[in-house]
Amino acid sequence: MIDKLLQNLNEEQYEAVTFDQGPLLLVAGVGTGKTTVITRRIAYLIAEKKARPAEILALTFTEKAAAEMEERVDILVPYGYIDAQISTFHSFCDRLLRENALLISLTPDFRILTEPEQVIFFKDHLFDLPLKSLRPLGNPISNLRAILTLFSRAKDEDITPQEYRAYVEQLQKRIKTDSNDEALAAEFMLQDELADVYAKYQQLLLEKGFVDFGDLITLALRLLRDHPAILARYQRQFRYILVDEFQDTNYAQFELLKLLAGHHNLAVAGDDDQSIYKFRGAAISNILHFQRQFPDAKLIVLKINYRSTQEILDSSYRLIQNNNPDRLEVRSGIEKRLIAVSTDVKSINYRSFETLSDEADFVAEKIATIMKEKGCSYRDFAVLVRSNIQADPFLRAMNLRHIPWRFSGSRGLYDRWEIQTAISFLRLMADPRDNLSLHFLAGSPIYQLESEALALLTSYSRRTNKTLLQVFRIAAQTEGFLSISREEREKIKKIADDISAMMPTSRDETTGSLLYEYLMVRTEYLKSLSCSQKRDDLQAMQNLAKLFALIERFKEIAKYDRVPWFIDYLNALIEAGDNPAVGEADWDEDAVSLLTIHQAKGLEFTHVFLVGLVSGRFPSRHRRDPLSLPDELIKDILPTADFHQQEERRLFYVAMTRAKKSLYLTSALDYGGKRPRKPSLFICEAVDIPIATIKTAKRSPLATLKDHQIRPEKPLIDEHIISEAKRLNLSYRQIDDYLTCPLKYHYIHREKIPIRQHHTVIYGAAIHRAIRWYNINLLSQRHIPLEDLQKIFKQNWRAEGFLTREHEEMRFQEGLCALACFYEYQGKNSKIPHLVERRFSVIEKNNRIIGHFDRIDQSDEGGIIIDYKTSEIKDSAQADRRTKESRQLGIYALAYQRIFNQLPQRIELHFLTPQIIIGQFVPTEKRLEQILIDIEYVATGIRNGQFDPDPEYLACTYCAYRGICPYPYKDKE
DNA sequence: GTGAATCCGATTTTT
DNA sequence: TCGGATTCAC
Repeated sequence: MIDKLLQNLNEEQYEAVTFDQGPLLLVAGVGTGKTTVITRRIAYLIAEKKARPAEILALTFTEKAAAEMEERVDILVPYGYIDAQISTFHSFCDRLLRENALLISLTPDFRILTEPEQVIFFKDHLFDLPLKSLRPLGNPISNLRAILTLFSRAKDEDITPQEYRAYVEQLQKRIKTDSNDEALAAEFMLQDELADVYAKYQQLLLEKGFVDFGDLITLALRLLRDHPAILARYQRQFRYILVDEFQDTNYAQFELLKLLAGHHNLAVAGDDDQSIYKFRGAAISNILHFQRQFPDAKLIVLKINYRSTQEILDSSYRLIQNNNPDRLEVRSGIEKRLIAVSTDVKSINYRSFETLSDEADFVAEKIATIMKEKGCSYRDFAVLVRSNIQADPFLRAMNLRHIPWRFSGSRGLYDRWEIQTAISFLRLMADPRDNLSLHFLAGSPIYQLESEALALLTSYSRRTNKTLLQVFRIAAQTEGFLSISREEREKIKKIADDISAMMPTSRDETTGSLLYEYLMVRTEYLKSLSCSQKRDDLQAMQNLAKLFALIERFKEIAKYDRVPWFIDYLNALIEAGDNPAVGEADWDEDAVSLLTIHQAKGLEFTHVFLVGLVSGRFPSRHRRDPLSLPDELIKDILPTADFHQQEERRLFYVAMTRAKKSLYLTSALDYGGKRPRKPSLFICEAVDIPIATIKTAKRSPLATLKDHQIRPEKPLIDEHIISEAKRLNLSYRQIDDYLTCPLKYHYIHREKIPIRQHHTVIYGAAIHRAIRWYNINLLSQRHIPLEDLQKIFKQNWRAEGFLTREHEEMRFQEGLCALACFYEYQGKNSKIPHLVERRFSVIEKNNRIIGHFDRIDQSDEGGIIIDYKTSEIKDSAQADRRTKESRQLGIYALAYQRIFNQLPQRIELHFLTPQIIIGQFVPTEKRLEQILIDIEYVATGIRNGQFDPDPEYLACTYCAYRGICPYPYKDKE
C-alpha cells in the first residue's frame, strides 16, 4: 500500500511526502501537484504509523478545498473512516472555541454573524456605540461598512481593542510634542473614536453571544495564549500540522499555527507568486519570512509542471520576475523556474482590436473555430476577466454564436424579476396598503396586466385616496370601470381574488409555506417555470430556490416566523447591502466558463482567453479602503515597492498559468470611454513584444465620433405629439429626476407612485420653513428672536423615517443648533435680502422652466442667488465644488439671466451642517449652455415618451423604486 | 514647465 | 460621489 502511495512521484514530491520531522516549507509552483503531495503525505503518515489519524491537522481556506482534500485522503487510506481533522481555519477555530468557550467567558452556543448580519447588528446598536463624526445624523449608517471592514482587518492583524487604544495614546503623546500639526490632530480624533467604537463593539458582541469571522481566529488565539494547559493539550494532540495555500494566511492565522506547532511539525505549502488576497488580509510576508520564523525548516521546491507548455511557463516567469526582490526566489535564494512536462509549442497569442465588441467577437469566433478543428468540448475553454462587470460583452458575443456559457460572478439576486415578484407578494401580505408592491405584482409575468389599465387604476387610487388594492377590488366588481376592457378586468379580478384568498393563510402559516402555497398551488407559477425548457426559466427556478433557502435561515433565528417579520429581516438584509449571487442554470452542462481570475485560482483549462488587458482595467486602479489601518498597527511586514502593482502582477501570473495548451491575450483600444486605452504593461512583460510594435493608439474613429456626440442620439420629435403637448412645464426636480434616470422620472412624475419620506427630507423641509420665515421677516426688517425661529422648526417637524427614537431626538437637537448658527451668522452679516422665496417661470424654446429662489441678495455688482442645504459637507472647497456643479443653481442662474437680462454676480449654497459653510460660484455663459443642453435633452425625451431606464452612476443604489424596477439592477458603465 | 481646470470612470471575496 | 490623470492656460 505504501508503494502505491509513493507511485508516480517525482524526486521532490517523494521527498516532501516522506519528510519526517520538523518544519517544512514546500514551495509548490503552479501545476506541480501540491495537493497530491499534501494528501499523499497525510496518507503516508497514517500508513507508516508515524501518526494516528486523530493526530493530524490539515488546514485550508475554503470549505470546498477542505472537502476535496478529505475526499482524496479517504480514497488513499483504506479505512472505512479516518478521524484526521481536515478543515478550514475558521471551522477548526469554531470547534476549538466551542470546546472551551467558558474559559474565555464566551457562551458555548455563540452564533457566527455573516457579513450582512454584522451590518444589521451594528445598525441595531448604532446609538449604543460611541460614534461621533463617523455617524453623521443625516446619514448615520454611511460609514458603517467601512468601520466593519476596518475591524475585520484589525482582527486579521491580531490587533485587540486594547492594542488599538494603546496606539491612540501614542498618537496623543505625539500631539503634545508637536501641537501645531493639524493633520496629526485630525488623525488622533478619528483614531480615538475608532478605538472607542472597536472596544464597545466587541463588548456588545460578547454580551449578545455573537462572534464574527475574524473573532474566530483571534479568540482562539486568546484561548491558547491565556491557557497554557489547553495549548499543551492541543499541541500533544496534533502532532502533525499541514497547511495548504500558505501564502493566503493572514498574520493572526500564522500566529495560531506557531502556537499549535510548538513541536515544530508544521508543514506549509504555498507559492508566493500566487498570493492574490491582500485585500482580505493575506500576509505574503508569512511565506517570505517562514524561514526566519523556523530557521531549521526544510525547504523543498516543486518545479515540474504537469499542466502548461514551456512557452506559457517561460512567459509567466518573465512577467513575475518584475516583482523582484519581493519574491521568495530572491529572499531565500532559491530557483523555482518551472519545467514543463508537455512538449507542445506555440501556445501564446496576443491580439489587439479596435473596439471591445471586436475583441469579444474574436473570442467567440475563436472558440467556435477551435471547437471545429480540434473537436474538444466547451468546458475546455475559459474566458478570464479582471472584474465581473467586464464579462457582459463576451457573454453577448457567445450568445450570438449559440455558444453555451456559465458565469457565476453575478450578484443581484434581489433584483431579479422573479425574486421581486415573490417579494412583492410577501410585502403585500405584510401590508395590504403597499401600493408599490401590488403595482409590481400586477405587471409581473404571473398576471401581465396591461400598463394602461394599471396606470388608470393607480391614478384613480391617488385621486380618491384609496389604496391600490381597494381600487382593484372595486374594478373587479364593476363592469366598465374606467373603461377597462373585459379581458383586463378578468386579470384584475384574479389578482384581487388571489390576494384575498392568501390573506388568511398569511396569518396562520409560516413564510415559506405561504409563499409556496401562492407560487405553486394558487398561481401555478412554479409549475410553469419547472415545465419550461428555457434557460431563463430554469434560472428563475433556481433563484426562487435561493429565496426559499433564505426564508429557511430566517426561520432558524426568528422567534416567530410570519411574513411581516420576515419582511423586516429582508429589509434589513437589503439595507445592509446584501445581494447574493444569482443561481446557476446547470453546473454539469458542457459550457465555456467565464470567471474572474480570483474565481479561477486553482482551476485549469485547455484554452484560456485573458481579455480586457488595458491599463486601468488590468492592472486595475488602486483604491484605498475608506478607513484603513494605521501603518504602525500593521504587523505584517510591508514590502518596499508598489504593492498594488505587484499584487496585480501576481494576479496576471495566476491568470496565465490557468492555461494548458493555448493562451490568448487580448486588448482593444476603445472600451466605450472617450479616450483610447493603452495595452496593459503586463503584456510587454509577459510576451516578448517591443513596446513600440504595440499600437499605442491614435484615436479610433469611433472614439472620435463619440466626442462630437453630446448625448445619445436625439430622437426626432413627432409632429403630432408636439402639437398636442404644446408647452412643457419643467421644474428643477423634474429635470433632475429625468437625468438621474428616465424611468425614475416616470415613476415619480407620471405614475406618481408614492414612496415613504426619507428622514433627511423631513429635516430639510423643517429647516427650510424656519429659514424662509426668518428671511421673510428680515425682508420687512422685522427682527425675531431665535426662539421663534426654533418654534417654526418644531411645528414643521414630523417623526417619520428616523432610524430610532434616539436618532430622531439627536437630529432634532442638531436642527435647533443649526438654526442657532444660522441666527448668529445672520446677526453678524445683517444684509437685507433683495427678495425671498420668489417663484419664477421662464420660457425656453417652448419649455416653461419653473421654480423658486430661496433668497436673492443684491450687491453692487449684481444679484447673489442663495439656496439653503442641509446635506453633509466636508469643507468649503467641497462646498464650492458642489455649488459649481449644482444643477439646481445652474437652472436658477439661467432663470435669473432671462429675467434680469444679466448673469447673477454669483450663486451660493449655504450648508447648515450645523455650522454654516458657504459654497460660492460665479456662473458663466458656458455653464448656462450646459444647462440648456440638459433641459433640451429632458424636454425632448419627455415629449417623445422616452422613459427607458438609463441610470446615472450609482443612481440605482439609492433609488427608492429599486424594489419594483423591472430592469435588472445596473449602474451605468 | 507648472498649476489649475476638466474629464473620466469606478475591484477582487471567503469564512 | 471622488480622486487621479490628462489637458489647458500661462
